[in-house]
Amino acid sequence: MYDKTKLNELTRLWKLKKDELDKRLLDFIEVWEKASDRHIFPELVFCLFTPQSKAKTCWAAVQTLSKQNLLYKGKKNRIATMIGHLGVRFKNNKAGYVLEARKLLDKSCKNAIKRKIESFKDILEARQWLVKNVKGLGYKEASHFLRNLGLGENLAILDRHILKNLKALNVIDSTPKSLTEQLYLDIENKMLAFSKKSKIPMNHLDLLLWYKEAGEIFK
DNA sequence: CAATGCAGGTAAACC
DNA sequence: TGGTTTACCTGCATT
Repeated sequence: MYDKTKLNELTRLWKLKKDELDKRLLDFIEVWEKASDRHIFPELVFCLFTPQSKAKTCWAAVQTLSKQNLLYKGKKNRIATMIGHLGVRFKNNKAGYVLEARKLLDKSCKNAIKRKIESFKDILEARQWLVKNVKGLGYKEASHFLRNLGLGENLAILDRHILKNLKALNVIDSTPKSLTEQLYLDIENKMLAFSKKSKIPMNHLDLLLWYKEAGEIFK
């Protein structure tokens, strides 16, 4: 089954960091509680930016766009140039995703994105909808987005670091080169089982494993 | 100094 | 049809 030594190690680290993780997760929940689409949209754009780019760079880019009033109004080329200059990779594709994502903001309906997310019977269906309807969001980033809204209790954010750690813990047999939808869901279920067994909640697990890799807790 | 690794992947093309 | 490969793209740290 699971690697016992590594599990003990992880549990020890968790107990050490538990309060800090809870604090961070409260920040996420606060976003959702207070959320209007004005708060949610920047989080969405952040998740559109992060693939293969540095999280901090991406958040700085979102804030810059916001300050310069480009988040909702900027033209594609302007956004691409800006985020590229700030160090976000695949600037042209990602600028395109921002323009596409704006269409989710329905001006005739207040908080259209929030309402949409709330309209599903569970979070998995909400994620499914995001993956199918938001260009640039796959399972990984859709989960990341929902977690950053405080809705990630039952979601796995399967990036290379998490996968590497799941392999080391023997939660999965091998680290896949790429994730199909089915494989993502399979591994997510294995991680859920591990979370239950280890008694470390899913949202804590993600932050904890990430902390282990990066040495700090960001988003 | 050149080469390599790394950054919280995804869409689209390919066979 | 579905699994696999490739384009997207670049600055900065490390070897």
